[in-house]
Amino acid sequence: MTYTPHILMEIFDNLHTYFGPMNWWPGETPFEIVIGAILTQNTAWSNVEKAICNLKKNNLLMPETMADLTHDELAAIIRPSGYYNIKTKRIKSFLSRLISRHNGSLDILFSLNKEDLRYELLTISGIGPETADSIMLYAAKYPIFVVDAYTRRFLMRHNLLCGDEDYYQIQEFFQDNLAEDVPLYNEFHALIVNLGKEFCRAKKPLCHLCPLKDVLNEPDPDI
DNA sequence: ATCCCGAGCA
DNA sequence: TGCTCAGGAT
Repeated sequence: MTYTPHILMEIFDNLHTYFGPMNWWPGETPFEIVIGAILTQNTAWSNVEKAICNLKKNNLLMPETMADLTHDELAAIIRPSGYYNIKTKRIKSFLSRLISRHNGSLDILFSLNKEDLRYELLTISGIGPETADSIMLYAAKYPIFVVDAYTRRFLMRHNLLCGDEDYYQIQEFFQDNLAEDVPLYNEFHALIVNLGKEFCRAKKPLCHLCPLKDVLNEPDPDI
């Protein structure tokens, strides 16, 4: 796939100008971000907030404390986030890995290098590519670009994908064409999510009103 | 391809 | 009432 130089930065600048700073996970603790990353899988953030609020009210945002809860106790507390039985298992599988192999310390877990941390996260049941990368970017502060369904959809519509690229090819597209910049990756992913919700929607997208309507990639001449 | 699930919104 | 949502496992 060919594309015009710096098109990603043009896209970013347009989105940032239109939406302003997204402020995702500002000033939250790394542990809260990890739990939030699991809770928000295929779930509206407003529902995750309720679950996080419950955890805070009960002073449960600590690895050992949360790990001591029974399945049913934890499930009841995170219930507003939906998928509560599955997410309880996922949180528990993360906690048991953190406690058994990293002394219950996120600082120790996050002291792994990029590749080792990614592998460590991906081998936890319930943490897939997007959740692993969200944790790496937003909690561990590694320059890792987070790819999701919104990202794929808007790249498709702007002729920046063929359609058969996998998660890591899309991630490399961003990382190879942008500076390694944690705040940039943080903001860019958040802006793409907003774009996907408000304009680049699955059904009846609002292309005529889109902040990216003038940023279009040329069709690939090789085909 | 199907299941997991509550909350908000048209 | 029906649909979607900061996905992943089976």
